[in-house]
Amino acid sequence: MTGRSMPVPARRRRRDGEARRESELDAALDIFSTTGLHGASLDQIAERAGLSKTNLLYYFPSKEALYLAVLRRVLAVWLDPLQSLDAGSEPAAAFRSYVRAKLTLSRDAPQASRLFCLEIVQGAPLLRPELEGPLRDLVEAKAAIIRDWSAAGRIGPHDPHHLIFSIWAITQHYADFAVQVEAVTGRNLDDPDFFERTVASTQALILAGLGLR
Amino acid sequence: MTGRSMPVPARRRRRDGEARRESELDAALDIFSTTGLHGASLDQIAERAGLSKTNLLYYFPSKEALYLAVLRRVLAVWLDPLQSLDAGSEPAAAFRSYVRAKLTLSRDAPQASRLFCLEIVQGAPLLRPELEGPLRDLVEAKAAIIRDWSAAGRIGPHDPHHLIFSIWAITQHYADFAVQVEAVTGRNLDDPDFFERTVASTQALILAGLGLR
DNA sequence: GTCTATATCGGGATAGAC
DNA sequence: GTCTATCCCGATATAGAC
Repeated sequence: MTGRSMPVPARRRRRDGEARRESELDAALDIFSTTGLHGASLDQIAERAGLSKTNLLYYFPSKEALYLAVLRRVLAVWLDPLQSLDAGSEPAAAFRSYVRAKLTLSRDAPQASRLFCLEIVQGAPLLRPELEGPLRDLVEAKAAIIRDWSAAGRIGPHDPHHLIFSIWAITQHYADFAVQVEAVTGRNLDDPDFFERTVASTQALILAGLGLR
Repeated sequence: MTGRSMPVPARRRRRDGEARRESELDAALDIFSTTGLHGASLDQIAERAGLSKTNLLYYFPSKEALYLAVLRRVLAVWLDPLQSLDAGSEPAAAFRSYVRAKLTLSRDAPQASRLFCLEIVQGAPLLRPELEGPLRDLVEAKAAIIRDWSAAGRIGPHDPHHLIFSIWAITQHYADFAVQVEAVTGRNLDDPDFFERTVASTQALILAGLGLR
């Protein structure tokens, strides 16, 4: 028992623990998003994270718990941009920046988008409560703002739900269906020129649909 | 060895065989589309198809072969509506009917849409050749038509690829993300009223984007 | 063609030493 | 906290009787 075997200060330990946990979640996101929950093995994830399977199960009680932890982290990031649709904004500018923010996420965090997509397509067995609670509430709040803009004549009439779905669908398509986009166009969002064209094209479509410009 | 044990006429046998195969593929589509390739078990599929697992493996050499057979059948149906974008049509009418056809498919064959989505999101390990071949060619042909319409001033300027992607993304969203749509709106495409509103909303968005009406 | 039985294997999870 | 060894179950696939 020497001084060197004594525990390090608590704050340092916690910071290390959080960094470790983050890197494990990153590895799990990598694997889960390309093979799904059932297609992925703990061995793969552990290898990518640089530890043993047993060790991974020391930090997470089960495979499903790990999956769920990844999923929750994804959802938080994924909904964030919608916050920027603010009642005080100019509608055209607000939609333009929302479209850009979502496409930026599709470019920079495509795996998060894909994992979310996989979960929803399979019926959201684990995420359904989050959809019917927080997500629904957030969408309703933003739909109210859009409805107000419409009532005030600042944008043309358009069902807020369908409008939001359309923006989600288009922007996430470039992450979720990236291989198809690449098969057809030979390009993806990592190409700066293609990215800017995609942003401009989507903004134009949405704004035209709202009767703006 | 009585006459009754003799083989039935070949045509009858083949028709029965095709019906049996179809019902097996239907069952497989059901299961694969809700759990993915790895999440599905042959037992589940066999049970839904009304035969034993052993028997199923008598007709299909392996699980993956069954999966691939389902996938190919899906792709054919899925691309079909795009054929209707014909150079001889009136652009506005052509897009309107294409949007309706795609949303009808999302309503009537949501599982096909979801299976296709699952495969693409995971990188299309089995379907990539089809994407880079037939699908790419079909899209290019239709993009040329759209480009001609644009050059002739019959529709506003819009990148054909992005336009097609947007239509795909929006229309398939209502099948692939149905649980999310339901969580937010409490409705789905099986509701006739909701279906018609979705069609109208999507048509309006696309046509506005093209500068039509 | 359909059944029962079984070989075989991958992978999630646990035990226990260190 | 990390390792080795192992248990155990579900699932694909095959063998062989009928």
